Amino acid sequence: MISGLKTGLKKLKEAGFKLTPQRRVIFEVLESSDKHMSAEEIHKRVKERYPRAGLATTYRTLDLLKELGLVTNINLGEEHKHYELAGKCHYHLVCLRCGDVIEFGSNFFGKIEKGLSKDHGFEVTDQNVEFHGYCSKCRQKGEKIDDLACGYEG
Amino acid sequence: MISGLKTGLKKLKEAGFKLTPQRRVIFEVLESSDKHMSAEEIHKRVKERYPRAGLATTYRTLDLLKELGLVTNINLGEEHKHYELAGKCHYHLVCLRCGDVIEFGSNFFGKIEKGLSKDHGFEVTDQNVEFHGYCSKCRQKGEKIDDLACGYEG
DNA sequence: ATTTTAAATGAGAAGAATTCTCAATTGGGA
DNA sequence: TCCCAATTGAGAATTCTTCTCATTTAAAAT
Repeated sequence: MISGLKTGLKKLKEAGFKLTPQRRVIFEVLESSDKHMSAEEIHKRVKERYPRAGLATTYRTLDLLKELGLVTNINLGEEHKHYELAGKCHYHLVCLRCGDVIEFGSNFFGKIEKGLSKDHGFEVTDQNVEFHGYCSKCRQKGEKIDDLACGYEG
Repeated sequence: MISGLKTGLKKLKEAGFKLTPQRRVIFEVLESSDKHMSAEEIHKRVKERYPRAGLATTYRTLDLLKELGLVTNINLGEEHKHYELAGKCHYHLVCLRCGDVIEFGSNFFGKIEKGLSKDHGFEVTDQNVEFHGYCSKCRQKGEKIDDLACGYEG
């Protein structure tokens, strides 16, 4: 994980931003959940801890945290933007039929990341990997699983 | 690429949907562009070829094509949903500061895909891989590029 | 070719999500 | 403690997406 509470807030401050209670709480909410949440969901939880928090602040803070690389947002399936702490390195299987999202871990990507740094001068802070397709429940019998989209050989 | 015009429309038809001019045109528009577009951009181009097309139809068709696995949507950076033909196997570097998206190719993923089929019974039709971080222009001097988020070894 | 019928469409209203505005508040340096 | 730019809350405004429903149409049946 890229940042615990202390590390994250420290980074905020180092970048010249104020440490407001709202920002603390939003960060805490993100930390306390192990799954991605919509802005609305995050705001709901923020208000439980800090009732006078405004929705706009949640949006503003999420944007700010995203720009600082502390938070990442993904957009799986039909739903709206979801946010989570950056650096969690989740990989998602998104079913196009039922919308189910299966998470899985992988350690294939470190090598690629380092290559990116070299080839493009790009500093990776987070990654979002989605495989779209059909889950076992939704797959129709007779569909060949070998019939994959990309011709890559790996 | 998963589907040329013929293949794609054939799949639509096989699934029991009608082959309307609108759907043809939307498919053509997606085919004729090599980059992902917002629904609004797609609709604009559709109307150039078929002026009385309605926006709702564009949305409906994009959803339909997505469910059929013919179109994929991604959400890079701040902007709204973008669509493109599925199976293009693009990989994106998204700069959190300037929003630039650098595309790159890779052939590391075929192996993973096949593993997914085996382990999860998941049939992959398309993939979206994003690495978030800072591009070479936006990286500040002194930032260590080795300080990557994930501890994976590859 | 004509008929038939459910699917698809266009137009604009409706609904959601996100951003903006601005007066009031506040964190944190001086 | 004082000060001031940064931040906030509230709700308006904007933008994106979906819905409604009367009309049109693809394509199967005749």
